[in-house]
Amino acid sequence: MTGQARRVTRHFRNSHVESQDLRRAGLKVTLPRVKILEILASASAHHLSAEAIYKKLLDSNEDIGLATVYRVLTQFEAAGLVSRHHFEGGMAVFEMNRGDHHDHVVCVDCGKVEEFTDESIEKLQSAVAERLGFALADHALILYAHCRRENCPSRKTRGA
Amino acid sequence: MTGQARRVTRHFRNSHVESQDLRRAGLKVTLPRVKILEILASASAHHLSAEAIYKKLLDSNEDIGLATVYRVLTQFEAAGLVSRHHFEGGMAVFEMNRGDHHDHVVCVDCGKVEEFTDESIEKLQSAVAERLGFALADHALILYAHCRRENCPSRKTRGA
DNA sequence: ATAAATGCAAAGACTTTGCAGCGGC
DNA sequence: GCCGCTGCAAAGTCTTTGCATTTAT
Repeated sequence: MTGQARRVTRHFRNSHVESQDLRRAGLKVTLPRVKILEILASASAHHLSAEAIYKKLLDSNEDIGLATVYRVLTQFEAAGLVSRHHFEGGMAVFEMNRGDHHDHVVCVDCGKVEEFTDESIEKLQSAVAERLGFALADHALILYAHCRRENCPSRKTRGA
Repeated sequence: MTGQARRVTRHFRNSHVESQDLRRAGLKVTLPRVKILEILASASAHHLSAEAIYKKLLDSNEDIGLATVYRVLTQFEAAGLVSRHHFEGGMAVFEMNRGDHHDHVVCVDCGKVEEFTDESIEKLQSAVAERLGFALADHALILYAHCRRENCPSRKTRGA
């Protein structure tokens, strides 16, 4: 409730960058949109569900409804700002579009997602599509695997 | 509407084979299960949604509920008889497990799905996983493309 | 000031579950 | 005849939509 305008400068700069993204997308610069964009841009986990974003907003004491989160994410997707993935499981997750293409490895034990790119695989995909008489438009490659790491044990059912 | 019991022999043989599949899976051989298995085994499109299977059952004048379709499909999945995919779009589709692994090309214009395999890609996937410190368990590769064919035009929004 | 964006709650799409009756073994 | 399976309908998730109010420009 206090601390209204501290560190105005930095806050302003961040907002400014994101505001431009929104303007470019033809979207009015509103608090919910800026906040959601910030969350997506700074999330440690690159992939967030609508619910997860909603919770983060609540944590920040933002009074933004879940419906708005979905609406905004859909708009962002249409604007090309974010991508929506379904992986296996029915629940959609969203991630910022940073221009760089990449595929995903999902740990079947802890659900952690990592990203990667492999030029050779990319090329082979185009080749396969050609061979089958298709013109490749896009693709989704998800590797399901066990990540053998300390910070990613099977005990943790769902890491945040 | 006519032609009730023609080619009994073949029909019998098919049923028999499928019954064994069910028994092996530890499932009682019931009409709904056999019917659903038949539909999955003989579908021209390899991938069917629960709804699609349900409609086919209705077409065959079988009085089987949608709930049962879902239940049976879930059991089949648990038994390893079928696989469930989500592709992009949230609606699950099911396909028979024929032992052979393959990946998918989905036409973004008409939704038609084709299958393929590519040894080189498979190998590269394992290599990538290794490199990242993962033990590859499974994967999903979906190519989204435009199929330039007469029988697959963009006009048909949803082919059955 | 005005048109667009939001919040709430209600509806929607897909899937699962509870319970009484039917059916395979 | 027994236990499991089915159908129906109701409940559950995740997501979208309608409408009055709020907000950015």
